[in-house]
Parts: sequence; C-alpha cells; structure tokens
Amino acid sequence: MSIELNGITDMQPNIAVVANLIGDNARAKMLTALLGGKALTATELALEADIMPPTASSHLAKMLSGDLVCVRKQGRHKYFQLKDHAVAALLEQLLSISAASMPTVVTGPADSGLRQARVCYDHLAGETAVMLYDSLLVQQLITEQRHDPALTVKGESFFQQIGADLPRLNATKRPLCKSCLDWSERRSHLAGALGQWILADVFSKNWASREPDSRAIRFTAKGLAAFRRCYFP
Amino acid sequence: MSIELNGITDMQPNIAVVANLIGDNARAKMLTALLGGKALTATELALEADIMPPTASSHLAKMLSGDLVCVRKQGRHKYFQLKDHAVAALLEQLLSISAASMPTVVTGPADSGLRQARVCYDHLAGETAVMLYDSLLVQQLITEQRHDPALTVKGESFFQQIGADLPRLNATKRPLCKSCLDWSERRSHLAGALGQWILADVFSKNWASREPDSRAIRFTAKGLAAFRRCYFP
DNA sequence: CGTTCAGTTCGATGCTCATCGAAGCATATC
DNA sequence: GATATGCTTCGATGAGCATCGAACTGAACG
Repeated sequence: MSIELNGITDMQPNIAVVANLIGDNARAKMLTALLGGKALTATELALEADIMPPTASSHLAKMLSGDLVCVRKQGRHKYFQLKDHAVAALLEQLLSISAASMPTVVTGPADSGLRQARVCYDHLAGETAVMLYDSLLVQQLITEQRHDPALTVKGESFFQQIGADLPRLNATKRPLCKSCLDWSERRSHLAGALGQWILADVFSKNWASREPDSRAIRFTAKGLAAFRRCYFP
Repeated sequence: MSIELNGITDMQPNIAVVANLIGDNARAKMLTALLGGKALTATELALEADIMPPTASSHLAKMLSGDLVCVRKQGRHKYFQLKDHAVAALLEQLLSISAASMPTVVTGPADSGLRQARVCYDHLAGETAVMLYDSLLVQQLITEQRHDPALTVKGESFFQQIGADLPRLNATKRPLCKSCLDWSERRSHLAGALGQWILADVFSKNWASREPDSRAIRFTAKGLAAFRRCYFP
C-alpha cells in the first residue's frame, strides 16, 4: 500500500523536498562548504553563508530533518557534516550541471587553484585527481566493473607497499573504491575509503596543504614531484 | 577573471538556482513526467502537475532558461523534453536520495510495476533493466572501463546479430553505452544509444507496452520469455 | 558562582514567487 | 473569413518562508 499523505497518494519519492532544501541560497552555500569534508560548526556555516546565527540554526534544523546533514555534539559546539556519500555525489553532480549552464566557462586565477586540486568531501578532486584516476587505470592498479572501480591484485600489492592498511580500510562498511564525477573536469576521479586514504596520505606526508577557508589544495613543488613519482609510471 | 554579478564574485557554479528550479512541487512533477522520455506538450504537463496553463507556461519558461528542458514547436503545439542526459541522471539521483529518506520503503502493488520495469528518459530501468545489465556483464558482451561501459568484440557481433544497426548508432554523437543509476534498485542499468535501441526494440517486437499515463512498462508473458531467451544465457 | 560564548526559540517583518482569471497571439480547422 | 484550440502575457492576490533582533538555554571557565 502506498503512503497516504494529506489524502494524496504519492508512490514515487518526492524530489521537490530535497531539491527545495538545496535550492535556497544560504543552504546551498553551507552545503558546498561542507563538500570541503571538514565538519563545521553552526557559526562557521553561518559565516560561510553570510547570515546571522538564528537563520543558520533554522536552516540546519531543516537540513537535519531532511537527512542532508548529520551532527555531532562536542562540548558547546555542534559539528555538522554531510550525511552521506550519496549527498556529496548529488551535490557534485549539481555543480557539474550548474557549471554547464553558466554563460561562459570561467577560468580565472581565482578558481584555477580549485580546478587543479581540491577536496571533494573527503577525497581529492580536480585536474590532479582525474589524472591520478586515469593513471591508476592505465597501470591496471584499478579496474572498472559495474558502476564502481575495484582494486586489482596488482593494485592491492601496490597500495600495501606504499603504506595503505587495506584490511583496516576494508573493515569499514564503506566501499573501498568509488568513482565520483568532477564538476570542473567532467570526468571521474577516485572516491571511497581508498580515495580518502590517498588524500590523508598526501596531507600527512606534507606533499600539499589546504588553502585557508577554501576547498583548494596547494601542492608544494617537492610534494608534487613526490606525488608524481609515487603514482605515475 | 570571475564573473561579476551584482558586485559579488562567484567563481563556483551556483547550485541553488538549478536546485531551486527542481525544488518547486509543480516543476518537480513536470520533470519526473518528462523522465518518461516522451516529449510532452505544455498542457499535458499542466495536467500532470495539476496546475492551470498560465502557471505551467511560466514554469516552463523558467526551466527553459535554466537549461533543464528544451522545446520543439510543431504546429500549435510545443513539445517539451529534458534538455540533457545529465539532467535525467540528476533527476534519477534525486529520486534515489528521496527514496532513501522516505519513512518506510513503499513496495505496494501501485508501484511494483514501476519497480519491475519502467522507462527512464529513453531506456529501460527497474529490476528487469538491472538484471539485463548484469547479464550483459557476465556474458562479457559489455565491459566497464573508466566510468561508462563499452561493447566488447563479442558484444558487437551479438548485437549486430539480433538486429542492432551499430554503425548508425555510433554515428550519433551520443555515447553508445552509458550507465545510469536506478533509484529503486540502487544499481546501474544500461543507458546511451544502445540502451535506447534495446527499449525501442522491445516495443517494436511487442514484447512489452507502456502503461497509459505512467512510466511503467508491462511485459506480456510471451514477451518476457522472448526477452529472457534473447538476453539471458 | 558570575561571565562568556555557542546555539536555539520566538515573533515580527518583508520579500519572493506560485497561482490563476482575463485578455491577447498564434496556429489550425471549417 | 469565422471559430476553436494551444499557449503566452499581464496584473492582482496570497501564502510561504528567509531574515534578524531580542530574549533564552546550556556549557565551559575562571
């Protein structure tokens, strides 16, 4: 039996409510900020969206009940995150479409950093990430079956060798490899637990660092060289 | 240089405008109706959304300038369609997320037809389509590289044999094989020019027919048997 | 405890926008 | 031509909701 709501039977899930949640300017700003992957507090999000705390609070309550974000209390702070990888993927796809319908493709110095390398939720995105993905495919370290990629045997030994704790990564219920669409490149890059590990590894080795208050990632000269040496044949 | 709009520089594409377009109830109904793949007239869409023609007209104008739909004039009718496969994919992804955030997964007789087999823009979706996709993979008629699948040599001869005019399909600028995510199954099925051909072929052989005023597809008993004989080992 | 800071609730305000009737075009049909 | 039909423009109406100030809760911190 279908669900009865106000006497109207809607057997199909209602797109409008979710889209409407994202469709507000302030909420959209918050969500794109959360695409940076870091958990942000309510006031940080208010700043990001250029609104006062009360307004932010109301927005966050709505996104919570709409299952777009989740929250973790820590002392007197509330840290917000995107609820799901599905939500992150949806946002990136929206970015991709929005970029397509822009009057002209903007490639200024302001966002060239973003296009080169940025954080997408918890993994690497942008030109660098797409090149990495292609390289992994060419080297046959990953292969694509069904929708998402998977590590090959060769790939498993490769990542073990460079320090990835694959058993631990596999222990999480989250898939090891996922493909994620880039809004700037319109191509796939690697997401999933392994994608997350790679980004964390890049940071822990100080190959790159985050730009303050931005999703952009800046590689150091040495870091980029090491990254290339590691992942490109 | 970034685009200046009202003195505000926004280098990132604006999610909110696209999401807001989808976020209205009436527009969402029209868009999901268009997911059925058939081009619909303005009045048909007005009926679908339960609104008067003037309102529909205003909505359609907005979606046109927002690049969500496109239009083709024919006599005194205006036929609307989804602009892009990207738009269709976005809508299906939204359906998928909305279905996830529903209180309980509804599996009633009303939508069981939809879940079994339905039209997704121009190709087959639902349980049947996902099984087909898996079967093609298992038989190694298609293979997945990068994001989208591709025909194998074995697959090429198979589809030629059952009557697909591959050269003609390849002549279109549209990719032959695409994978598309199912909101009901949360798995991939086959889209692209070949996906379209398969659905058209199913219809032309009278294996199945569309339910009136629905995206659901009803296979005949004989048709389903023939379909299985054709695509399943 | 008082103080400070993070976040929420409440209520008032104001703007945006969906909605539809009436009238206006445009295209077909007789 | 005259009439019907599909769609649009215009203007008025009204509802929803984003916004913020003020007051409140609750946690840290001395």
